Amino acid sequence: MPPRHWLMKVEPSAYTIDDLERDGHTGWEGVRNYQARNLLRDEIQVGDGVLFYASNASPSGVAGIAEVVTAGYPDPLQFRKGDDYYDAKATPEKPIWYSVDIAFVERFPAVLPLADLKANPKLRKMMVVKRGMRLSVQPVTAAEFAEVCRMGRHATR
DNA sequence: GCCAACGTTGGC
DNA sequence: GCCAACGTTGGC
Repeated sequence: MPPRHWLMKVEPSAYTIDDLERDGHTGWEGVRNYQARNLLRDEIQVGDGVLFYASNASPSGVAGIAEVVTAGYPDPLQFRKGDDYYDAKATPEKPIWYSVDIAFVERFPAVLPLADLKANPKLRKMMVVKRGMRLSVQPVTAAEFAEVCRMGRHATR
């Protein structure tokens, strides 16, 4: 399977591309949506490209690039009693939620705003530009990934 | 802060 | 299994 491409959302209050640049890599934890879980568990592979998307931001948009460095594994937070992401129904034998690890690749000179993605006809089919699209892990085509990288490298504040 | 869109919960 | 109520997401 050739590397695929994904867009992953996170709010800047939780984690930023600067945090990822500092940390080098991080566990993508706390995803609590079944559709996104299925992608993390079943589809996402080492070497896949990631568009790092800042949501609920000003502006919201793609902040940089990351790369998947582990396949899906059980999200440790589901077992951590008291944690916001604790899930009493999950057990180590039957985990419910999954994570992957991602590594920093590149930080765009500025956030590439969602509005710019929407304005690019080549990106008309991207999930993230569609109204009401809340999925926090989304598949992205190779062509879309390349186009967003190209735009992001020219992003200016 | 508003509110539309969506996902989940729970009564029946 | 339906679906209304509720909670969350997330752009603006």
